[in-house]
Amino acid sequence: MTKATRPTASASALDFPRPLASVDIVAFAAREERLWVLLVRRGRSPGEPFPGRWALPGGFVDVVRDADLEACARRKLQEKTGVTGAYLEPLGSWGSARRDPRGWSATHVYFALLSPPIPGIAEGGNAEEVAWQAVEGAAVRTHLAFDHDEIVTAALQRLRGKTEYTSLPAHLLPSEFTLSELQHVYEIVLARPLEKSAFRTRVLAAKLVVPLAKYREAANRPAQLYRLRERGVVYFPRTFQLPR
Amino acid sequence: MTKATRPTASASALDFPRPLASVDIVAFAAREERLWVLLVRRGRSPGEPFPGRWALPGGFVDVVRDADLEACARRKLQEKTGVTGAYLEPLGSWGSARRDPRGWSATHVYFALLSPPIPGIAEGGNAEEVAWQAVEGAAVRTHLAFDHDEIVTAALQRLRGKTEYTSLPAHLLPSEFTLSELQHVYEIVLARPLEKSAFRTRVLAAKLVVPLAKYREAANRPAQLYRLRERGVVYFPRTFQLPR
DNA sequence: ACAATAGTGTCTGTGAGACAGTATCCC
DNA sequence: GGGATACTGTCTCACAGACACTATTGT
Repeated sequence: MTKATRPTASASALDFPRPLASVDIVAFAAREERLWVLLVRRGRSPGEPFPGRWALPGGFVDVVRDADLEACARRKLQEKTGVTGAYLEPLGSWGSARRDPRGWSATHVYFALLSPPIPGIAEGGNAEEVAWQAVEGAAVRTHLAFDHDEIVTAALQRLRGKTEYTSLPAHLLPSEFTLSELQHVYEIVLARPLEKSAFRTRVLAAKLVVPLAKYREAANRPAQLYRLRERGVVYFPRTFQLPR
Repeated sequence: MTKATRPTASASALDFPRPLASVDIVAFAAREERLWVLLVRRGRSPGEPFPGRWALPGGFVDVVRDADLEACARRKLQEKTGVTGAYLEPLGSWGSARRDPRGWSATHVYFALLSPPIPGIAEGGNAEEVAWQAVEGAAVRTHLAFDHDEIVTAALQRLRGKTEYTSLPAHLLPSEFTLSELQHVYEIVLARPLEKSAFRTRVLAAKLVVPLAKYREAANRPAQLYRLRERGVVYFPRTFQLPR
């Protein structure tokens, strides 16, 4: 951010209308062979736009409580789900004069991946309705409030895009997982089967994971458990190699 | 954006402090074997933070004049450079209580690629100083105002990252160019040489460009002229192919 | 032994890197 | 012909896809 556009930069140069500033979150979870998005039903109080409609969790930036945008996103997510340690990454911002009937508004959207245990659909006694909705194709079945349909589509596109060449979907799993489980979430996100041998080679070659001294026991051969080697996201090698 | 956090959603639920909202632009150009970033020197009027320091071009959102964030970015860019048709893409947002001494502020940052002819360094008669500064490594030599150093670094990372697998840098060229010229801007952006044969195969295989019925004439064999096939950005093929 | 899933080996095809060779212009 | 740059051909190597094979558990 920079200087005022006003020609006279007086001491009260900041005295002009400001857009509404909010943060919204597209939170994903993988369960039962599907991808789910967290939604919140909007209140019906007078003055509320889109009453009773489903929308992304989020809300206005609180200049007192929120130190920065990410803190604001974490606070909103915690208020809706109780989740605290989720993987969070900025997705982008949507701002225009018309997206909110209450006035010029800009929202900073974050992208969250939740790992099991995933907070249940029927949340506690508070009046607010929170629900997971299954992803179908490039969106969610319900038509959402504001421009949230468009935002969900963008988030899905980002998630699927990065799934092709990063370790992103690993954050949909608990911290310890087998390679089969990892492959499985990749398949859920991409909605297509992957080849086992190629997947394993790739993941191990990229040093995405480190083996633990543990195995997942079942009624078959035990599977090696792994955890992510890096906290964040690891990229698979790409093109344009350095000439030797 | 969604509902107010206030428990009582009265008719004046919007009556609480809002952060400052601005748009900044990281505008790149390629010239003389180098990448350049557009900078603006900050004013010295009382109340202005970082007086006399270099910063990214940008400014507050004008809720009357700007229809949306991108329109705001285009307006700012046009005011500083006169350029109108640049390639523009959202980079991200930076917002916190401390990044601007004037208060809680959030900026929406856009990423611009300018093609020749590039507006000169010594711009018209207005008092504002505008300059192109060469990229060195992962940043610019000058220490910028606000958190703009960090933003420039993020923009460079994005530009270089996408250069590895998209047609992005083509927007640093005029609409008609030869493959050698295209390779050259890739090399400027990545700051490393690329192999000619591999580059050409890749670009042509991805159907990134279409040949024109024209040639660039010089004191040697004329070179085929091309233009981009798509208006936006084309992706080179990546990994995890569909099983047949 | 059998079911079930974990994990490996091998073949093949694709495409990038390397590099030399050929093509076509101006002078 | 010489200089310069455009463009192509060929070899090699890395790696993903395909698919079958082996490994190791519980029942």
